[in-house]
Amino acid sequence: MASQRKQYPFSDFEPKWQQRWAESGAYRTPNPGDEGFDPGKPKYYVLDMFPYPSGAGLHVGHPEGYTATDILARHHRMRGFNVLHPMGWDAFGLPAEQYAVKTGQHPAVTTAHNVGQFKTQLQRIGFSYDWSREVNTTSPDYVRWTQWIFLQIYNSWFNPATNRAEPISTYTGSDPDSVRLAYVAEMPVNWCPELGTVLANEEVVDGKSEVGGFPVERRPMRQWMLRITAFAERLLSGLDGLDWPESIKLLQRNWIGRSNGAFVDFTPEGGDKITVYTTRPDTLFGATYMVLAPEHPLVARITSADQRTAVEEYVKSVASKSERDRQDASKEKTGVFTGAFAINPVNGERIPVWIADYVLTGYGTGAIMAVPAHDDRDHAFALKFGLPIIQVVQPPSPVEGCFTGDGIAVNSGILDGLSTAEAKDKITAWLEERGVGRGAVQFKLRDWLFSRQRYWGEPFPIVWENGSHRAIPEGELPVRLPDLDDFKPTGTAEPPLSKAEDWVRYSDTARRELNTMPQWAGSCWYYLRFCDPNNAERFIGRDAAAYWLGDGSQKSGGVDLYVGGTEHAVLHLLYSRFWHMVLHDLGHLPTPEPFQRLVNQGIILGTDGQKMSKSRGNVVNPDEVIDDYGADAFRLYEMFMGPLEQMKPWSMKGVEGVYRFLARVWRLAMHEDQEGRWQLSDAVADIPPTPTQLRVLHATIKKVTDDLSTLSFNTAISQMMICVNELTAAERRPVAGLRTLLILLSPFAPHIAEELWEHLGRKFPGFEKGAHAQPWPVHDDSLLMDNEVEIVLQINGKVREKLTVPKDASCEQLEAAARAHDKFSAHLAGKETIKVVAVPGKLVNFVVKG
RNA sequence: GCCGGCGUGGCGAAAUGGCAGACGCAACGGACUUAAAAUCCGUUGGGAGGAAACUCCCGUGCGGGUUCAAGUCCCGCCGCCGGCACCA
Repeated sequence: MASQRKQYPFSDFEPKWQQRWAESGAYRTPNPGDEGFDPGKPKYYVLDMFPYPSGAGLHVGHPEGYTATDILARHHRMRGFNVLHPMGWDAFGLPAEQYAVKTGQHPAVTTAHNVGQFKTQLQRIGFSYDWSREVNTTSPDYVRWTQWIFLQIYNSWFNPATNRAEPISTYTGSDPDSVRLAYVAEMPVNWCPELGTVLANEEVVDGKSEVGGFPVERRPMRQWMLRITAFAERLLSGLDGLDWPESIKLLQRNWIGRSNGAFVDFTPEGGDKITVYTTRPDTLFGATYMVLAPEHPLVARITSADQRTAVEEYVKSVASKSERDRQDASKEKTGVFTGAFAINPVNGERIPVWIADYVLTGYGTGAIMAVPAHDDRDHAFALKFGLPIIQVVQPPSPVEGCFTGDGIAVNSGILDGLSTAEAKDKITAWLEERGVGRGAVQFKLRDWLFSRQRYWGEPFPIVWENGSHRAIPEGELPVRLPDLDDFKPTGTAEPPLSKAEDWVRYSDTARRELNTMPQWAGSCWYYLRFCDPNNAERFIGRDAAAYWLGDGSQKSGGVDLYVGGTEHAVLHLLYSRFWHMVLHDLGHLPTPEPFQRLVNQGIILGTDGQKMSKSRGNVVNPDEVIDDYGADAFRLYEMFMGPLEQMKPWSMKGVEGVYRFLARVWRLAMHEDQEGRWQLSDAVADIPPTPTQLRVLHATIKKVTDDLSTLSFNTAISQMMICVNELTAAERRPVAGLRTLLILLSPFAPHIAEELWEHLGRKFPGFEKGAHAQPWPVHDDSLLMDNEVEIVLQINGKVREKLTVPKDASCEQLEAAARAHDKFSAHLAGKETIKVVAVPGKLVNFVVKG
C-alpha cells in the first residue's frame, strides 16, 4: 500500500490544515473575561482521560476515545457552544522512574521526550484541542497547586455534625492531628528487602516480588493517609445523580461496600467486652463460637496459658503472609483456639473464642460472632474444627448445607416466627435497650494510603520537627524535587529523597517529609486546571470555575462528558470525586461532583482478536496507518468499527473501506486530469437536488444529528456512506447537496471537508469561512418521506406480499387494499380470518385458521 | 464463589415489539483496460424445488413462555469477557 498511488492527496492537505488551525488559533477557547469570550453561548466541557506518556508512544487504543470527543467538540462548536476541549500529561509515575533507573537518564528528561512524541502524534490526527491549555502534572506550576490542594486537605477535618469537610480551625477537640483529612499512621506494607523498596499489592505474587522473585514481608511503616472513608456515605449517594454507566456506578458502590448491621458486645470470662460487627443480628442465637483477627488487641490478654504457644505461633505465621496470600478465599481455613470463652448476650451461652485469619483486622471491629448454620465461611470453619452448628433461620424451601438467605427465625427465643427483616429490627432494639449493642453501618472502603517511597512524584509540603509534622507556608510552594543524580532505592526503608541531604534539611531543627505522592494525585484535579491553566493566584479562578463547571444551580455540573477506559472505574474516578468534594465543602468549587456524564470506550484488540501487546507483536501504530491512509481515514475508521463502548478488533481492510469512502467523497467534487492533477469536477453544478437526493440528504442530516447525541458514530458514518452512494450515482452533482454533506462530515473528517470546501468556494457562492465554521444544518421532516410507503402483507406473522400505499392510509384502507391484492387474497382463499392487525406505514397481518 | 456485560452471515456490525442482516470488509460476476491495479455497475444468510420469472422451508448461543407479531419482553440453561474476591 505504501508504494501505491494515493486515491486522494491527503498527505498534501492534511498537514496544511493542521498548520493553519494551529497558526490561526482556530480552537483556542477564551475564558470569561478574555477577549472574544461570548457569555451568551452555553458551555460544553468535553474531556479525555489524559494519557501517561510512556516511551512506547501512542497506540490505536488511545485515539478511540479522543476521536469521539473531538467529533463532539467540533459538533458542539458548530451548534453554538463554547467548547472546552483540552489535553495534557499525567507524567509522574513508576515506569518513568524505573526506566530512568535502568538507563541512568533523569526521569524529567525521558518524560519531556515522551511528551513531545505524544503531542506530535496527537496533532497528526487533527484533534481540535486548545493546546494553550496544555498541562503537565510534573511542571512546577502544576505541582504547586497539587501541593496546595494537599494542604487544603491537611488543614481540614470532617465534621460529623455538618457532614462536611471544614477548616481544622473549627475543630474544638484537643488533638487536631487525630482528625485531619490527611494524617500519619503506622500501616503494614509489602516490603521487599532485596529490592529495597515497598511494593504495591499487585506487584507481589505468592509472597514474592513480581520482579526478581525476592521474598516480600509485611512490615508496619509510617504512612500518610487520606480520610476518604469519612466521605463514604456521600461518595455513595452522589452516584445517584450522575449520568454514568450503571455498571461503573455498581463497581464504585461495591468498592465503597456499605452494609447495615449491628455492633454486639460479648463478654469474655473475666475480661473486657469484645465487640463484634454483624449484618445478621437476627442470627445471634445461632452463634456457637467467636473469632478474633490474629492482630486483634485483646488476643494476648484473653489467651489461656496452655494455648499461648499455639496462639503465638499462629499469629507469627500469619504476620509473614502477604495480604494477597492471606485473602485467598479458596484456601482451607486455618485458626487456633485461644482457650477463652465469652458469653453471648442474648442467651447467656458460653462459647469458645478462636483466632483465625479469615477475620480481617481492618473491617468492622476485627472480631466476629460465628454462625456456622447461616454463613458459608463460619460453616467451613466449624466443619473443619468440629464446632457446633445450630440452625436459627428456617429457609422458605428446604436447602442443602448452609443457608445464608432470608427466612423465618427459629430456636431464637423472642425472635421465633419473625421474618429476617423483622428479627433484625427487634433484636437490634433489644440490644440497644440493654446497652449491649446498637445498629451500625460499615463500609468496605479504606482510607487512602497516600505516600510512596519513590523519587518521581510530588514532594509533600510538610516538614517534621520534634516528632510532629506541620505544613510549610503556602508562599513556599511549590516544593520542588531535588535534582538528584542518584534516585535509585536506598536499600533501606528510607525513600530516595533522603539522599538529598541539603534539601532534606529545612532548618536547623526541621526536616522535610521524604515520601512522595502517588501518581493519582496529579490526575485527581487536572480537569480543574484545564479551566484556568495559567492562573497564578488560584488553582482555578472563581469566574472560570463558575462558567466551566456551572454555578451549582443546574444538574449538569462539572465536566459535561468524560470519556476514558474502564480501568479507572474505581480508583481515579473515586479519588477525583473525593478531592472535588473536599474542595467544594471548603468553598473553593461551585459544584459537588466533577464529572456529570461518563462514557467508557471499549478496548481495541489486535487484528488477531487478542489484546494488543508488545509481546504478541500485534500492536497497531497510528503513525503507520496515517502514513498510508491519512488522518481522516484513521479517525473515521476508529469510529466506524463499531459502538464506542464495545470491545472490537482492528482491521486494516476496514481502514481501506473508509479510505475508499473518503476517496468517493473527494471524487464527488474533484476530477483528475490527464497530467494527474486534481481539478474541480465539471459534474458539480448549481442545480437543485432531485427529490430523492433531497430526501436522502435530509435523512442524513437527521440520522447524523440523532446519532451524535447518542454517540452512535458508526451508524452516523453508515448514513453518510448511503448519502455519498446516492450522490455518486448522479451524473451532475447539486452543489447545495455537497455543501450540506461536507458540513455533516467535517467533525468526523475535518481535513477533507475543509479542503473540498475551499475548492468549491473558488467557483460557487456560499462557501465563506470554512466547513467547521458553519452552523449545524437542520432537517425538514416534510422532506423525509415519500408520499407512498411500502408495507408488508402478512398471514399469521409471515410476509407473503408487499404493497405500496399512500403514506397516510388508514387501518381500514390498508386492510381493504390487502384484500384487493390478487396474489395475497389468493393466500386467504378457503381460510377463516380470525383477526386483522393493521399498522399504518408498516404492515397488515391476517390471522387465519384452516 | 458473587456481581456486571456480551453471544446475529465468511468477518466488523445494523435493526422505537412490526420485512433480520442497513453500512462496510471479503468473495463472485460484469464494464473500462493490450493487461493488471484503481474505478464504476451488479450478486452475495442457509437449504429445497424450478428451464425461468419465481415458489417454499429454515435461521439472531440452547430450551421453554408471553404476543396477531420476539434478535428485542419473561423464565431456565450454556459459553466468552470484565470486575470483586473470606468485608462477617
